[in-house]
Amino acid sequence: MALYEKYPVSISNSLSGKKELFTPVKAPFVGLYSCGPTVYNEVHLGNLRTFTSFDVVFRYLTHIGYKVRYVRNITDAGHLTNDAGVGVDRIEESAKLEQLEPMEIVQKYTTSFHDVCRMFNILPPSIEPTATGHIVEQIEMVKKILNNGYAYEINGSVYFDVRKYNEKHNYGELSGRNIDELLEGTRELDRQDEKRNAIDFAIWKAVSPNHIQRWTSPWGEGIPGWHLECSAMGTKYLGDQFDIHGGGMDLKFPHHECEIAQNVGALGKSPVRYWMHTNMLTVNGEKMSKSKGNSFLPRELFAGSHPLLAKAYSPMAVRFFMLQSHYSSTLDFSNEALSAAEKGFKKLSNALTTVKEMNHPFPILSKGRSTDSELEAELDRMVNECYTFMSNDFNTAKTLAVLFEMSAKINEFKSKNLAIFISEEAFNNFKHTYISFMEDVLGIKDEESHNQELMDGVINVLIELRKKARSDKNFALSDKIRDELKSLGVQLMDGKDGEMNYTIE
RNA sequence: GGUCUCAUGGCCGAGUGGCUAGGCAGAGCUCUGCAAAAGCUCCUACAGCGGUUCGAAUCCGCUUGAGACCUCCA
Repeated sequence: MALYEKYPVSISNSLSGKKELFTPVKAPFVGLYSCGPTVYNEVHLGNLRTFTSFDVVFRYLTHIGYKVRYVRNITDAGHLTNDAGVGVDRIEESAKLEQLEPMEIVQKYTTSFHDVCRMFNILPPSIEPTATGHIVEQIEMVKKILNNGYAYEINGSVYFDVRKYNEKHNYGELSGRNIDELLEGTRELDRQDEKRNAIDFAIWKAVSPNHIQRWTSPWGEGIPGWHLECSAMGTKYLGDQFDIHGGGMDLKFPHHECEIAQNVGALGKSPVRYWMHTNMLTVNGEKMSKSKGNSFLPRELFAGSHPLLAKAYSPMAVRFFMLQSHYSSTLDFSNEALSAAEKGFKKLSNALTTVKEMNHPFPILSKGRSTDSELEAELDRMVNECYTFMSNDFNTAKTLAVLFEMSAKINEFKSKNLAIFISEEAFNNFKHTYISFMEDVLGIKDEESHNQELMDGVINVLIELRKKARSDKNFALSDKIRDELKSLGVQLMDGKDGEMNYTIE
């Protein structure tokens, strides 16, 4: 029996507003799509929270036996800041600002995005398609929507006719909006617009002759509408209807709403069965966003070089910090919270190192001790909880709570010199669950330290000297060695048997 | 203005009607030459006011406060 059958997954579906049992269209295959970045500048920490959340979804579904195809796009083309056509193209704007070709901007920030993902241990998706690589597919989709009568062409642009669409379908089903209210609530009606209704959105947009990024289409030269790429690429790689589509809450409307309309308009089918939306990272209770000036970049975080940051934080501490809350809740950033997370992360990380070196204590068992069935049951309970909590809408917070319990057990086993009376199977199951949930599912890895071997060697020399000093009862010297290493960030720890370990901050 | 969320112990945070989540900080103890690490113990909260229920942090109503979306946004 596959793990996903033993621990069935449930997901909070934004479409229904309820938590639902997850049943893929075609198990064991799962199609997962999440909206990636627009590569016109660097991603900030808030963006990263969403990518981390879906990274864990991808990791967990894979871990329990699903064959997941994870598609996360790169938006590298025509992305106007609004649908009316009076906005600016972000990439074009950056290109002018930095005096680079649009594709240079795209390359630069795609590379930077990948670097950041690597640092945060965010796995590459199965497919990472770009908008510019799928212009043909997007044009085809526009044609279909036009043929089905849900769009109209005017001055070389094509707009989705929301009112027409809503006659037969339900525009607003995802975000809970009412089309009449949307029509009424539209602001700035005074501006002359070529759209029939203010809520219509561009699926193809004619551009002025001085616009650098442009493609030829049946309607003239232009760029695809910004909601269109996800529809086209999701359909291409995952099919007319796939399992999970995710993104930040702020994409729910209009982006995802429009995506549904486009798919239904073109193919007559709602594209996604389970919509997942991650909540925002906040700073002092307010959404982190560039326009508010309260956002910071990953590299500023690692360097501690931002007014909001009291010090530098490591990528894994930040990843752990994010996983301590549920993806659907807002998470408030603060230095206090992050410092606390740093320590918690270290605790789990230490236990991970410890358990990797631990092996089942056969000698004790072979002396005829019977197994401790109570302890075995407790370990088994923890193993089970890791799965049930993750299967319950990817509750990383509860899973971490169990991992802390497990780490306490690991330390206990160590301090008792492995004098635990459990079967080899029970121990290995426990050990492997801890390791795999830490590393494979939550993606928490040991921090890499540079020149590890050299450090090891140098510190070991000092450890030998200190051992000698201690055996000579020269505590003044032994303390001096320890204290001075400590001031450099190296903590020595004496074991019972005279052995010494160390950790580096 | 419309739509919708959220309010939990010193701090961060989980919680989907009944059984003290967890982390950080703090206090005490054990181990240790002294530390560190680790273990054990203590710290039992759910914005306010009503209601439903044998029982509510959890459901309903009102009040107060915070936020999100309605423009680009993860």
